[in-house]
Amino acid sequence: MTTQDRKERERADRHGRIVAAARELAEDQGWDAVTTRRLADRIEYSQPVLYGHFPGGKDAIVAAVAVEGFAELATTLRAAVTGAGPGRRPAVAALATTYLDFAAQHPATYTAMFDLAALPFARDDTPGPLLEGFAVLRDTLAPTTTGDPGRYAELGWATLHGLATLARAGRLSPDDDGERLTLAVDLLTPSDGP
Amino acid sequence: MTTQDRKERERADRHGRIVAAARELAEDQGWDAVTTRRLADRIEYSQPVLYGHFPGGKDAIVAAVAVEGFAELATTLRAAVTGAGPGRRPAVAALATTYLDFAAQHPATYTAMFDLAALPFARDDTPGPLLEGFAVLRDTLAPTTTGDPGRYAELGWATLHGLATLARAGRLSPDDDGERLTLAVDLLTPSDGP
DNA sequence: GTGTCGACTCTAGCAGTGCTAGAAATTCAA
DNA sequence: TTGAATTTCTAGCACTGCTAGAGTCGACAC
Repeated sequence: MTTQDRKERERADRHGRIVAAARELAEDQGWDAVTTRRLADRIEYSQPVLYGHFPGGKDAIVAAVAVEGFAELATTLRAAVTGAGPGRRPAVAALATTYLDFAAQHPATYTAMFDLAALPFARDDTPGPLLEGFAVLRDTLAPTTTGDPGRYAELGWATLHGLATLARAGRLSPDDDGERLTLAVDLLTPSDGP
Repeated sequence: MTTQDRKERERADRHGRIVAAARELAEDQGWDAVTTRRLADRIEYSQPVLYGHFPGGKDAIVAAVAVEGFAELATTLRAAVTGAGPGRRPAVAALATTYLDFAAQHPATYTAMFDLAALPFARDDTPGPLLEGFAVLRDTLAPTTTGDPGRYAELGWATLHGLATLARAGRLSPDDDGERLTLAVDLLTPSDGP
């Protein structure tokens, strides 16, 4: 146990607290309310300390929130699909339900993941949680008997993403969620359909 | 022809030039580059003049760009569907192609329409172009033999919106556009499918 | 042509924002 | 304890959206 160890531990702790503060503040009051000064106040340091942890500035903090969101989403999706009943349709239904629930329960995090953070995608430097999340989508959505699994996963993802974002913006009729989800699952599992 | 007439004409002209300047600047350099000072420079007035036209400030300017975008989208979609071959599938294919083309050709306008502007939706004060656009979606996407047309339109819309936004963010594989679109149309027209 | 008044535009300034430089404070090892 | 290294802070910059009130302009009456 050296002084250096403690310092690194404290530094990592503070790093995590910045990300957590950003995420909480965004979920509570929206991303417009997340300013470097408010974050600094929340962790009880002065504002320039943030840049020691995130040299990219505020954008880097938002990206960290997004990566954290992707990690949680991947874990949650994997658990849901694993716990679904046998066969493809229950897995797709569980995936869709869980995805939309995640977006609805964490609107600001979802916004960071898809609208605010400039994260590399499908590249060598793509963060692991993004790869993991897409892998769950591909494994679950791709039919075993037809075409390109990646393409199928992309289309399924687009459908879920579209549903999540339009619902968040209040642009879908609110009383129809269950039936619309059922219809979506029907369309995404045509060989198992009604 | 009175002095008042000319003034109203000039005022309307300036109103339109503000919206056009915002839209051009956003498409050229992104919405972060659209500031009230830059807009004012572009129309050759001082900055507070903007507030005489748009008392809501910058947000109201963005909303005006969005409403303009919805009007164009509705017109373009209606023309595409009207010009499609007979039957549902060609109409859905034309709709999908046109929708995604619009989003790809006008990324900043599309962002204003769906991410930035707080426009009322499905309410008495919903601007006409939004209603018109959704009507084209519903008329085209709703099958004539099954369930709730509104629900079907919403799901189709979500699919297209998801494809548009994920493509814009570079999150779909770029070489697969045509085949992914074909797959999307297949899924949205199951009774006409391949 | 001159003067007045109302409408319109402008300058100036405010609070707030992200970020940086260098001073000040703290920590740590000898 | 001292001095050096590290860390945190204060102060300030350019920029942003917005507002108040001064300044300018145009229209109209005389």
